[in-house]
Amino acid sequence: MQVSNELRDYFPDGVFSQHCPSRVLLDHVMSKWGVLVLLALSEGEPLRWSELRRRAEGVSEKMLAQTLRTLASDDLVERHAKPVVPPHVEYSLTPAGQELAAHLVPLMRWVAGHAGEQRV
Amino acid sequence: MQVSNELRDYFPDGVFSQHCPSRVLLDHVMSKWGVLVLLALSEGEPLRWSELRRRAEGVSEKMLAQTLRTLASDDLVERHAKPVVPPHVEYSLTPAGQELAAHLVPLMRWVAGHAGEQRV
DNA sequence: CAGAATCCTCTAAGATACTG
DNA sequence: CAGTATCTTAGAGGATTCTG
Repeated sequence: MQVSNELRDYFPDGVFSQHCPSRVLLDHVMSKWGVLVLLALSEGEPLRWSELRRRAEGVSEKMLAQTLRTLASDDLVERHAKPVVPPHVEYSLTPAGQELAAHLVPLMRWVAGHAGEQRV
Repeated sequence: MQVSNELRDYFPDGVFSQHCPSRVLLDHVMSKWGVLVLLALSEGEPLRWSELRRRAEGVSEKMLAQTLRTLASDDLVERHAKPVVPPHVEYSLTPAGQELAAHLVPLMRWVAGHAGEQRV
């Protein structure tokens, strides 16, 4: 394979080093609900809070709120609140989020394709 | 972007559904130490236990052991124990693990490249 | 509808010590 | 060297209630 050294080259400090800032972003992106939210939004159309709750099946309100806040502060997700009543809020990917999702989707497809094929 | 529907097509049951087996594999792969171990091994050469501990900086013995067991049972990582004393054990990626790593590396490179650019 | 606030539980994960 | 065993705790995460 020998894909790497590129990795080390790209990030001199080392993604492996304990206090590398990438660890934080990595944890956000790779978190259980973070992945699912990014994936759900990767389809292009903005989604509403309630739609996201249904898509990421099993997520609690608390975790969805937390996940969205985190991803928003990472500039991966954008929040658009229409000033109507009842409230109408939509979430979508930022350009950065779209870049990330472009990597996430094939990965997820691979994972989905291989899930259940081995003893878990 | 509109990358998806492919996702749904590929996995009819939906990767988003709560008890989809992909959730389990996803959690293993996306776990903090899982990613780092897979990444470390993606460089091609097998690594020894102690080398992995150094590479995945901050990992505890317990978590490394657990991570390796999990990844091995998912058929992503292989363990080769040479019957010598003192023990000499090497870990490497399986073919499946290499496929996965091929997706993980560009993702990680993106993450590394974007870490620290926004308020965290 | 889209959350915020609160409480509570459980387990992921770290620290430590021991061993084949 | 390459782990396992045990103990402990922070905090991730769930359930419920409340509100602009």
